[in-house]
Amino acid sequence: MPEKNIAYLRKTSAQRRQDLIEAGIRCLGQGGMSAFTIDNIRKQAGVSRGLINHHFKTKDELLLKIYSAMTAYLVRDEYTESPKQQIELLIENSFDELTFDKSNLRAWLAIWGQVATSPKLKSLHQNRYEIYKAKLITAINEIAQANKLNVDANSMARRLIALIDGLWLEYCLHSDGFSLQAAKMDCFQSLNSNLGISIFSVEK
Amino acid sequence: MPEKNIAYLRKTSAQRRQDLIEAGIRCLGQGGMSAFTIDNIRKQAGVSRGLINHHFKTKDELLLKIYSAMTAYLVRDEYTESPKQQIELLIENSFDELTFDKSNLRAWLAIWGQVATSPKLKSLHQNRYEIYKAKLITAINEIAQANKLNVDANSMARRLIALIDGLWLEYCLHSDGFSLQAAKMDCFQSLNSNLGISIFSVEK
DNA sequence: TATCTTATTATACGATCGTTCAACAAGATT
DNA sequence: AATCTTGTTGAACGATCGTATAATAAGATA
Repeated sequence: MPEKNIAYLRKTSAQRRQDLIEAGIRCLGQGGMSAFTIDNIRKQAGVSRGLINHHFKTKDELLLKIYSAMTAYLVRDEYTESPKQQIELLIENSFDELTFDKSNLRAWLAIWGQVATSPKLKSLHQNRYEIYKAKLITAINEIAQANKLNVDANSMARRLIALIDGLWLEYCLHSDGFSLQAAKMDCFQSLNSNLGISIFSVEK
Repeated sequence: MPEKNIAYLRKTSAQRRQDLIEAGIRCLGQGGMSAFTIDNIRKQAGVSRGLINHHFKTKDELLLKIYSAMTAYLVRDEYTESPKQQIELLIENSFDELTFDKSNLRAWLAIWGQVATSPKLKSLHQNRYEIYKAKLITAINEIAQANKLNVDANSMARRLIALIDGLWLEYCLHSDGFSLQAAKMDCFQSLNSNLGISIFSVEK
């Protein structure tokens, strides 16, 4: 029974949920999954202990919403004319300043660790991954067809995704001698050599 | 004060430490860092609660020893004649059956998450990574020199490591349509195209 | 103004966390 | 045999975990 209460800022449910999601991402970025604690998140968000369970039934539900928000940002759709531009945009998004950021990548890493463990998160991840990969395969096939090339689009997509995630991981874990621009060029160069033609420009 | 004790199996310190390290890896592989619990590990190893802290001052120390064991296995040295064979061996090791195994990769993923967080683990990781990368750069340079090629060995090493780790990650998180052999070929093919010559055989 | 909904707080609870410690047993040394 | 070292146990401790809940305040509705 609180004897006296100080006036508090009241937000709409949607706003507060957004706050908590962002606070959660910040926690994951700072200390990984072991810092993803009700108490940590509530401090980051500047709210009381019980509020998190009021807006999210359970901590796992918050984590799911966090993952949704992160993937949604990564594959945010924009208008594109050609398959080539679609792929370029996908790579640009993967290495923009907000994404290719140590704290953000640590958050991704922490979540991947949970994906490998939690069934609910895993199925959500599978779903997002398949959409992401399918989009890539379609674009690759269109490029191949237009240039009369015979390529294994599925393998190419797998390689590109692996390269992107691997570069993320490497930057996240040591980041020395690493430029955002170089990482992008690595991807384009890999695509070019897999296609057999220099369709993506690799300017320095 | 235990009223009555049953006879127990007594091992040498070295043997028991090895047991605990393996039990810890199994825990990490099953449930990630959140399953890396004194109670879980002790059950996996079939020993009592207090024994872990007897052999390892703290849980973090055990984790460091686990990481050491894992990296030692990965870059276990064997006799090699040529730089080409060194690289081939490194890739073979990265994708042998014990390494390219879901449970093992989950353990790696869990540890990477901690590397990004814990300073002690991070410095150990940096150290191992630099040795690993330097060895790769040397081999690449030797190959380039022998074939009179002009390549950026540092970037090539970064790309190869990223590709390996990315393939690990992808296999760990979804593993469908993924063959161990295909992953290796991805690496060799990437090396060939980066070098500009088909020195590594990419047989199907 | 009275009523109703709900965002928010603070506390409490049971479970589990990592670590400490006294007791004890196994095996080697004397 | 007696002593000593050390591998091993099980209980206990304080801290922290996620969640539930009663009280309250804010704002909308009547």
